[in-house]
Amino acid sequence: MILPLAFTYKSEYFNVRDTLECGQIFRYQRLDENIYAVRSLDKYAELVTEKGVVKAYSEDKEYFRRFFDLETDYSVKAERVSAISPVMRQAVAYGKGIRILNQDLTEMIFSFIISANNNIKRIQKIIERICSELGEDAYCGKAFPALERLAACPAERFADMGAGYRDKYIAATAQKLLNYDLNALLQMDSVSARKELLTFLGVGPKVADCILLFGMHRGDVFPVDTWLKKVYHAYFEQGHRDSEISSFFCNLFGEDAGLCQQYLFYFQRNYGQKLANTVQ
DNA sequence: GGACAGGTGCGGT
DNA sequence: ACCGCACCTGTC
Repeated sequence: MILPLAFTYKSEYFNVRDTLECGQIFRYQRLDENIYAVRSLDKYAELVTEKGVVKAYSEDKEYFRRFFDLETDYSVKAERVSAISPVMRQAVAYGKGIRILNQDLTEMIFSFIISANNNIKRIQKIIERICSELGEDAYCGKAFPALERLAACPAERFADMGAGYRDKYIAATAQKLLNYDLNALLQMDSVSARKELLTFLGVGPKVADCILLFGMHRGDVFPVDTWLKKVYHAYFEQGHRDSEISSFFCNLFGEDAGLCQQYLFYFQRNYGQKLANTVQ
């Protein structure tokens, strides 16, 4: 079966690699230098970048148009953010093609519970196993499992799938969500929704912010992990405790906070490393 | 072998 | 409210 062309889009503000590798999504593969495969729920897309244009192939055109946030003009945001400070200009220049994805809320809740105290490679492996063992058949693989399937699965099996001590968090949160109104959560402002998310087992401040940003498309939050702590201490005004860094950046960046976090994360994780290595 | 990376829960104050 | 430790797995 051949996938139909879903859309084309100029690659200047849609760099597939930047967008997929900046830490917001785990279910993607690089098939070739310029070809990526992406999964979300039971949906599948392949993206090819050639001559300054991204071509997306998928059966789910409308889903992926929204998924990749095509209605938003990132040139405007990138310009606005660049003007804030020299560091921001450099970070935006480095990851100019980053876009914030519109991902599924339930998939994000479990993905980021798994992400806690964990590295990207292992997170991908765990999520892959959960999909392959509990997910329904989907195009070219398996879907992310329905909540009911996750809730019916004993905690120990998540440990067998590589989740380690997070097995209990996954199981407990799946139970909780069985009788939970996620639509009500979507109606709340970010501060209230964050408080609510913090009551889920396995969801702390960082994971809550990731769920808000990637699963609820709330731009006014700023997830702080070890990379962003490094960024804060290296480039920004000092004097805040670690627990205050997120609100410091939220105040600084306002509605662009989440996007700024992605630019800075990607910049620090890649370019920051290279800088450190070449200086020696 | 042993250190380290990576956020959260929990028990202590 | 804040602090320090345990937690699981992979990698160097």
